Amino acid sequence: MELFAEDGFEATTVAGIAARAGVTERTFFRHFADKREVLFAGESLLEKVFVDAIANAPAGAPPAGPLLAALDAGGRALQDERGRDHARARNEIITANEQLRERELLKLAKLSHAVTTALVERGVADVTACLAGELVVLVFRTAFTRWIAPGETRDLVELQREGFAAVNDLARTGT
Amino acid sequence: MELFAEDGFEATTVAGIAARAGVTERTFFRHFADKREVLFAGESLLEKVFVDAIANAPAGAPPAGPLLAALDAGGRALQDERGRDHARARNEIITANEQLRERELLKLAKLSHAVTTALVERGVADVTACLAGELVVLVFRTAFTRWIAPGETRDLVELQREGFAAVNDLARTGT
DNA sequence: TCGAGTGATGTCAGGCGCTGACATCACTCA
DNA sequence: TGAGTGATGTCAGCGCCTGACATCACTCGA
Repeated sequence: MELFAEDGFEATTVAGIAARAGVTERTFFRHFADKREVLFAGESLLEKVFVDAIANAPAGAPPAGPLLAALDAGGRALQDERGRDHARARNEIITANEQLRERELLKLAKLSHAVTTALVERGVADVTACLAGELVVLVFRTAFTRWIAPGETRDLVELQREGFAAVNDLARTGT
Repeated sequence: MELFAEDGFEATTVAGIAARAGVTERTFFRHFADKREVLFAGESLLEKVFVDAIANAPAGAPPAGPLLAALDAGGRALQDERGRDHARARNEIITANEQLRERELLKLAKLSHAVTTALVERGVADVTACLAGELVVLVFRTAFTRWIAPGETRDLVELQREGFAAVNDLARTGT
């Protein structure tokens, strides 16, 4: 991330990253599938947090219960893992490069799909689960954007709950 | 597309594509930014159709008017341009390869963004325009998937209208 | 204690994607 | 007719990524 921030993503070579890390270029590719994955390495862990939260949510709760549980768990994990400043720096790198934005979209789509699958395994109907998967990621993404906005001090989890409630209101009024 | 269908996307080289087309590899890269773009070349035209339809939609109509106009125009363009069988073949290639799925997500995100911008230029509020942009692409994507399903014979435009109506109902009942 | 097995790393060669720089050629138009 | 323009070819080269093999540290059971 130091190198990306200095020279930009495209201008920094894998050889450069490997040298900075004190390993060989070949070793780099044994840890990361490709150059972009360096910035998305933790993503599968986040996915696991979402999925586990859904699987472990109490059974009798309202249908939105697992969704909120997943968002809370995921938001907290993201917040505790590296903190807001790290997220800001990472985000700046990603938004500055189209290849990275592309990869981020793929990761979010996978997250959505994972949530959907986890819901289906709880017995939620396919269509509902699919919509809920999209919804969870939408709320997550929106809250994340607000969370890393300059000057923002509120909790990510708090912002997620607010976003989720706003979507609920929207759907209820039905405009 | 012949080569991709035969050997898969990764196994076919740009040199091979260029040779089949009777040009040099260098010439290929003057027409397409990268190897994946061969399959997404018409995408910017489709985007233009959506945007133009929104810009030219009648002024006094209900707020959903421009959205339906964009979907109708886009759906019709896609349908007339190459036809359903071509769409099916193309889709099969794309879904079989992660790099291509990734690129498709980027193109859809750009389409959504273009729709949002077009709506903002008509005076629609930012948040509303953003949601509408996501909505249009959601309906488009869903209808497209149904359109190319095996055995499906209905019009793409028809499927889009049905999907749009379904979303409207969902929002109205507010479950 | 030793030797086999295992996993992480280094080394090397090489294919493929992609680009810059320059040359060529057909075509247009004053 | 000759200058300008745009598309293509040619060539060299960088950077990404992979397969194959060697090395080394570490573990664990005989």
